[in-house]
This record gives sequence, C-alpha cells and structure tokens, in this order.
Amino acid sequence: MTDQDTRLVLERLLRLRDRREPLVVQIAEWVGAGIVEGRLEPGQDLNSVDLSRRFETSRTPVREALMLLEQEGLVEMKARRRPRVAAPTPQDIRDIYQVRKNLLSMLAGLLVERADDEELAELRTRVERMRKLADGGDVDGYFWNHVLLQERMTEIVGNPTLKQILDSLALRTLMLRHLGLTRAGRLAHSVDDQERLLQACEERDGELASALIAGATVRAQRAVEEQLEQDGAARGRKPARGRRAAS
Amino acid sequence: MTDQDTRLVLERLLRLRDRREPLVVQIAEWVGAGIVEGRLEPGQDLNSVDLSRRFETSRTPVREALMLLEQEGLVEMKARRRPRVAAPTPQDIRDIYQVRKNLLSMLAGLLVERADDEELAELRTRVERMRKLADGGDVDGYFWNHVLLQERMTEIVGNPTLKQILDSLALRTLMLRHLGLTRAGRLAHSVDDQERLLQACEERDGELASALIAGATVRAQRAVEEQLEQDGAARGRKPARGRRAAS
DNA sequence: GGTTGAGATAGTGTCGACACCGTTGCGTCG
DNA sequence: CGACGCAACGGTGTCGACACTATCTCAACC
Repeated sequence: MTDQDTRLVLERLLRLRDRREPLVVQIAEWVGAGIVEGRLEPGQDLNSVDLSRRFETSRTPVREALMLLEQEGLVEMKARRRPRVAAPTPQDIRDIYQVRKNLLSMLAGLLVERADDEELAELRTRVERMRKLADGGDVDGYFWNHVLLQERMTEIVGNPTLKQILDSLALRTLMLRHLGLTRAGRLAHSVDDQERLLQACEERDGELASALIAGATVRAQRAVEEQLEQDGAARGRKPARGRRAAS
Repeated sequence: MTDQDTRLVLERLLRLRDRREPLVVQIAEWVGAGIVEGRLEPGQDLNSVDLSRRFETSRTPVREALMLLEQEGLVEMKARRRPRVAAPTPQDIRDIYQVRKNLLSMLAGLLVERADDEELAELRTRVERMRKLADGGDVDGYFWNHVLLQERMTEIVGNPTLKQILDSLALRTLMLRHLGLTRAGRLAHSVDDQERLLQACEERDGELASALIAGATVRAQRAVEEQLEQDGAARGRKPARGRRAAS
C-alpha cells in the first residue's frame, strides 16, 4: 500500500480537489494517509504546532486540514484540547458496519435498476482484474481495486448523498478492511462475493444483489473483527501507545 | 418557529456543545438558524468579513463556523470563492429522502429489537403530545416535537454512527419539512403515521414498523415536493435573489 | 450595442503574535 | 507513601495585517 495510492484515494473520498487550497490538501492527505496506513496510532496526539513546523506553514491551514479529517471520523477534536487520531471502539466498528451493510444493500438494489449494460461490462472488467490480483495474492493491489470498484458503483447509481455517506464510512474502515484481507483465504472469498454480486446485477435481480452484498459485508466485518482480536491479543503483551506526534 | 428553538436543536444536531468554542457555536447557530428559517436565502453569499463585523470578532471563528455548516450540507464552500448558502436541487432533495427512507427503515427495525417497554412508553407519551398539537393546528410545536421524537428514537437505538448520519440528513431537510407540514391536512396524516409506527413497535413487529416509517417518509417527501412546486410557481413571478449577506 | 480588457474593489487564505487554558512535573502536606 | 496544589510549560483560540485573487466597473473597441 504505497503512500501515493492512499493519497489519491483520500483525495477523492474527501472530495479535496478544488474544495480546499493545495496546502490544506497536502496536510490533510499526509495525516489521513498516516492514519489509514497505521503510521499514526489511534489516540495519538496531533498537535498543530508540530504539524505546522513539519509543513513549514502557520497553524491555520493545519487546523483546517484536521477539521476536514474530523468530519470524516479520522480525527477527534474537542475545544481547547489537542486533536487526536480517532480510536474507534469495537462497538463503533460494529455500528459502522451495520450502517454500511444497510446502505450497500440499497446501493446494490439501485445498481440493478440504473446501471446500463455498458456500465455492467466495465464493472465485469474490474472484477476480473481483481480475480487475477487475488489469485496472485496481491493484497494491496486487490485492496485498492476493491475500494475503486465500490467508488465506481456509487458513481453509476448517481446519488451524491449516498456516495458521500458511503465514502465517509469507507474511509473509517479503510485500515480495518486492509487488515481483514490479510487473513488466510479471505482474498479468495472476497472476490467470490464480488463475482456473485455482479452476476446478480447482470441477471437484474435486485433482491439477490442486495442480499449478496449484505452477506459480503457481514463476512468482511467478521474477518476484520477476528484479525483485530488476534492483533489485540498480541499487542496485549507490549501495550505501547505513543503520545507525541511523529516528527 | 422561534429562533431559540432552532438554536437548541441545531446545537444538538451539530453536536456543538463542548466540541467548539462558544464564539464559534454562536456564529454557527445564527447562520444555521438563518438558513433553516429561510432568513438567509439559498445561494446567498456568506462573506466572512460581514459576518465577523456582525459578531465583532475576527474572521477565524467565522470560517470555522462556516466549515461546520458546510459538513452538514447547509453551506457550500469552494477554495477562494465566497461561501454560499447551499441550494439543493430537486434531485438532491429526492436523493436525500431516498437515503433517509432507507436509514429510517433500519432505525425502526432496530427500535423494535432494542427499545424496552419503558422507552416505548416514553415515546407513546411524546406521540400523544404531538397528537394534541396537531389537533390544535400548532405547526411549529408539532414540528419541533417531531424532530425531537426522531432524535429520541436514534438515541434509544444506540448506534451513534447511524444517529449522526440521520441527524445530518434531518438538518438538510429541516426547512423543507416545516414547509411540507404547512400543507392542508398534512399535520393529521403525519401524526397518524407516527401512531401507526409506534403501535407496530409495541407489537414488536419490526417488518411492519420498517414499512410504515418508509411509507411515512415517502409521504413527507411528497408533501415537501408539492409545496416546493407551489412556492416555485409563486416565486417565478418575482425571481428576486439577494446576493449580499444580511447586515 | 455588445464584447473585451485593464484597473479598481472586495474578499479569501495565510501568517506571526498574544492571551488564555490544559497539562505535567514537582514540592508540600496529610 | 499517596493525594493535593502550584507553578512552569506547552498548545489552543483568536486577532489584525498582508499578499493574492475572484469579481465588479467602466471605458475602449469592433
């Protein structure tokens, strides 16, 4: 998972282009990518002085970048307190996946209604590419194409409100999803899910597509939770938690 | 619809308390209430100089307040351009209601699962109060209690992610919903919908509750669209559109 | 008359300074 | 030995200034 990939995806998911000055975009991408990639740990302080020094700017654009990430749930800010990298609890993660499952169901139903044959063919091409990546065991490549696939689906459906909410939820689970995909056999299962979903779309069976994507989401969630539990057990032995922002 | 009511609801829906300095909160509430109440027209400029003069502050807290409202979809900001009051298109409104319908369905299902008898009794009290207000033709009173009812429901369900998304969607439709309720007979229909929903909850019928709230949302949307069309036709004759912020 | 461009105007983005407050480390007291 | 309080430190929120640019005005030109 290269930093560059992450930045490009962040730029789209956060709708940064043209909405903010390049300086703010740069900072938001660096911090956001850091959080997604795990370079910045949950709970870690993100003080604006350090960040402004790092980017050789004043604190104003730093504050703005952090506010952008706050609204996407990657950063937590309280008045007069130092901003921190968000630390979602297991319950938060369950809640997010629950909403995500529901909205993805909706998305699948709309996709069946609204995607024309050409668009479905494009999605088919994407899934085939993902199949190859999965067979080759390329977790990173598969991961990014997975993100892209869902992004494309929301575009095809053409409901910007829905897209925005799904993007926000996707962002919050980005690092988690990558985690889940590293589990043995998960890659193959995931690509199977995508193929079944696409087939249902091609057969114009909205009910089935909804059910399939809901099932796939539940399985993805389970993979993430199992992996988290495993990591948590491992980390229990050395519970280090940095407090200063990386400099 | 008093300004004070609006501010209190905004404060909760925007989660302002403790998240921002009082100064920022004050500005965000004034602008937000202005948009919801229609004092500030869609598309109107919100330049930070005028606003800072009005509140006797610098532009920094103004910018922060506007960013808060931007993330809730009440204000539109592009880099280097003046912020504007958001002007949702009819299509945007359809999209928002579509997502809202879906999430409210989910909410109803969860409510049936998770609300205990005591909580249902509390909701019953609220609905009865709303019945009285509806009978008395008190549009404003009914409106705010309606907002409060849904807020309470999301709290009972206990999924903060869902609550936050529903709150955000609620905000975007606040002024519209009030508009819809002014239509003849709409108040009575609305309270009927609420009673049916609550009854389904008391009978622990999740499927029915979901269906009912989905239906109610569709009807609310229709009322809003009809009222908008009517207003639009009326406004077509004198298409004034202020460009300066009120001062 | 309508279009185009230059100059004036007005508003945004960023900065460094400063006042205020949360935090931390240390000394004091029970 | 631990709880408490105090003072120094560090970080946040706000300000006024300034550079840059979108926007408006108006005049010259076709």
